[in-house]
Amino acid sequence: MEKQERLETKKALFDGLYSLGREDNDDDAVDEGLRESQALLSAAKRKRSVSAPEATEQIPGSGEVTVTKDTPTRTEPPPRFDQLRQTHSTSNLVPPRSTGLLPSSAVPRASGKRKRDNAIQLAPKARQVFKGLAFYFFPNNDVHPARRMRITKALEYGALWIKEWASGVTHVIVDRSLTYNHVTGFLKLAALPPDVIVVDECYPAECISFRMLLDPKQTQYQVCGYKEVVLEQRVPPSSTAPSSQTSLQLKPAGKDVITRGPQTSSRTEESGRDPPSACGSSSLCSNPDRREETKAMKTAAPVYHDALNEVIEEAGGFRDLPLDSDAEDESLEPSSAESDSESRDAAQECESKTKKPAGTTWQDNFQCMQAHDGVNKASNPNARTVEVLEEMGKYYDQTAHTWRSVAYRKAIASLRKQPHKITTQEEAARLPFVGKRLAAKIEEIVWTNSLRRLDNARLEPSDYALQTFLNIYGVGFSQASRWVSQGHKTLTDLSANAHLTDNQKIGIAHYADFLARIPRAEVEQLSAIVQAALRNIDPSFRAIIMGSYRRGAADSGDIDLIITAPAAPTQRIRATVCEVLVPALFALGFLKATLATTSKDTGSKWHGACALPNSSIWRRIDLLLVPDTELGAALIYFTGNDIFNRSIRLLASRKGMRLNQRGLYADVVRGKGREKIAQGRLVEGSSERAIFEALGVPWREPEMRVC
DNA sequence: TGGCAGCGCAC
DNA sequence: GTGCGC
DNA sequence: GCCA
Repeated sequence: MEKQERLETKKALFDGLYSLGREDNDDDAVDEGLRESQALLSAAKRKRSVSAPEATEQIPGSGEVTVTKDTPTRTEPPPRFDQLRQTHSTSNLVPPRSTGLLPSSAVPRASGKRKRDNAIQLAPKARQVFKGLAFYFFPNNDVHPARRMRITKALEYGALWIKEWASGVTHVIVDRSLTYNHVTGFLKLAALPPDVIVVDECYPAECISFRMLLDPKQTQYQVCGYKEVVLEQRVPPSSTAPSSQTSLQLKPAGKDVITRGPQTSSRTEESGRDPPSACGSSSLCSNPDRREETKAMKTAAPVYHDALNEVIEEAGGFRDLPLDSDAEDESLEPSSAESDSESRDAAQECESKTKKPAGTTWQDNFQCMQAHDGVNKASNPNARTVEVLEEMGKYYDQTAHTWRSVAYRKAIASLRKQPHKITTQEEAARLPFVGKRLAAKIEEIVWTNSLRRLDNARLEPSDYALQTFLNIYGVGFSQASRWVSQGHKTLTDLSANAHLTDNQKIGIAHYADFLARIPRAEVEQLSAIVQAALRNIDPSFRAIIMGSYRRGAADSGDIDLIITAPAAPTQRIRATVCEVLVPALFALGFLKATLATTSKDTGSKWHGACALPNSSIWRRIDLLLVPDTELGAALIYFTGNDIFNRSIRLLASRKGMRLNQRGLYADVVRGKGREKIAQGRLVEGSSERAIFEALGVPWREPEMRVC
């Protein structure tokens, strides 16, 4: 079944090569554009005291400091921002095109010692979707890392950041945790001018991702309380001084406003789409207290504190570690997070690291311990990020950076579980298995919708041959690179000139077949054939479909079948399978080739290829011979997924036990390193559930083992 | 800085 | 023993 | 790649 993952990997890379290359082929232009427009704006650091007032920043009116001073009142209409520009341009807005120094407060602060955002790098002109627009953020400061990022990106993509309320503002970007009323209340306005577009915090990122101005009216960008007020306000004309005189149609002048629809083009749409759950949808505002909602989720998310973990704590008696730190810290959210990104930056970095395990016990950090909702696929706010990271991981998988690839997969698993879209390094780095480097990549992906490095890597021509070869069954990195260095370039080339093992010959002959996915229905058909043959031979035998099929996948890379029979020793199962079943299936024409088969009396597998009666497509099929005493362990092993298995085995190992496809063993003696000295005694092998229990892992259905 | 699971088959 | 797949 |  792991085979499936590998094939998935191989396949995705294979056909990803071209489609993605095509899609992003303007990247060179981008690079140039970047170079051209290197208007580097240095950002001076603001001084702050540790107990800075912005700790109370989030609710304006209840302590907000930075922007209040000159808040215009209704009687005194605000100046137009272009006037401002002339008069005291340095104090109110941020002209991203300026090449000079900006006022210290004008540019998002550099976060600590990190070298990156010390400067704002303008995006290439073609991508400046916000050019000519004037953004007023709410709250209108860059204290919160996520908001700081939004502001920085908005500037990079052409927007002006209006620091103090003025009439030229085109867009008000409101934090998700706040409502329209907060804005009007803070600005002391009855309503915002009708030509000002009010959107929630997700809007800018999406526009950048899609490289166009999206329709701000879409529900996912609605700010709580906005729509209602506006409608209401249109009818009774009256008051609101500012709006009447500021009717500058500064609207998205001449820009296409596009409603994002499913009909648009390719993969970017499908995958890049933010499900409503990510930002909007709650904009119906049925819940007046969105703030609480957000807060609660924030608390829950990075901590991975779920019901399952509670159970483990109680059952396992590992309560010695109090849940202190995270409870405290997180409950102060978001204020604590906003309080001091500067002075405490260094400290925070360490802290966030040490904090990461987030209470509970050491074992809770194993992926196999963590809940998974099973229905995570498309409806994940981080779907696009995950997709890109997967590509990266796959790339590394083939480049001999095995462990890096593993690290990617762990991080991806982590990211998948987030209920919110992760948009900044800081947020990302807080997740388990996401370190600094991956965090930076995540941030880049979110804002650019891809990873430059990946695009570059793909275009390496020498890679193409390597990747082609790696997709051959029986060929790994070692052989593939040897062939590449010998100058081989194509499969034909190999067939003619390279020395190939038997399996590799089959792998080449059925290159495309083995890369193709097998629809779930076909997995069932293929299995049915085996099962029927088995019934003819011995009705007591069973064939259980394993792998991603058992996890509920819609398609699989290969077919894994456990062959078992009550009270039958491996010996007998092997005899039946190898001497009767397999020959019978060959005779049927169902089986096509043998790739690996048990030789000694210890063996327990048969690997080969098969095909449906009227199909020419060969499928990889594995028969796993399992006595019922080992069935539980085998079920776990062959159900996976990969990460789940690694994780649960590692957990066993840390508990002084050992889990393999045969069973769970205790009292394993290990020498230096983790060298195994004594086998240990069998704790459990026949029951899947019993093994979970023995390890203190809450039961999870196969579909829930997608880490 | 080393560990990251561990096994069986093909060569 | 190494490479490869699971 | 991340983590201890």
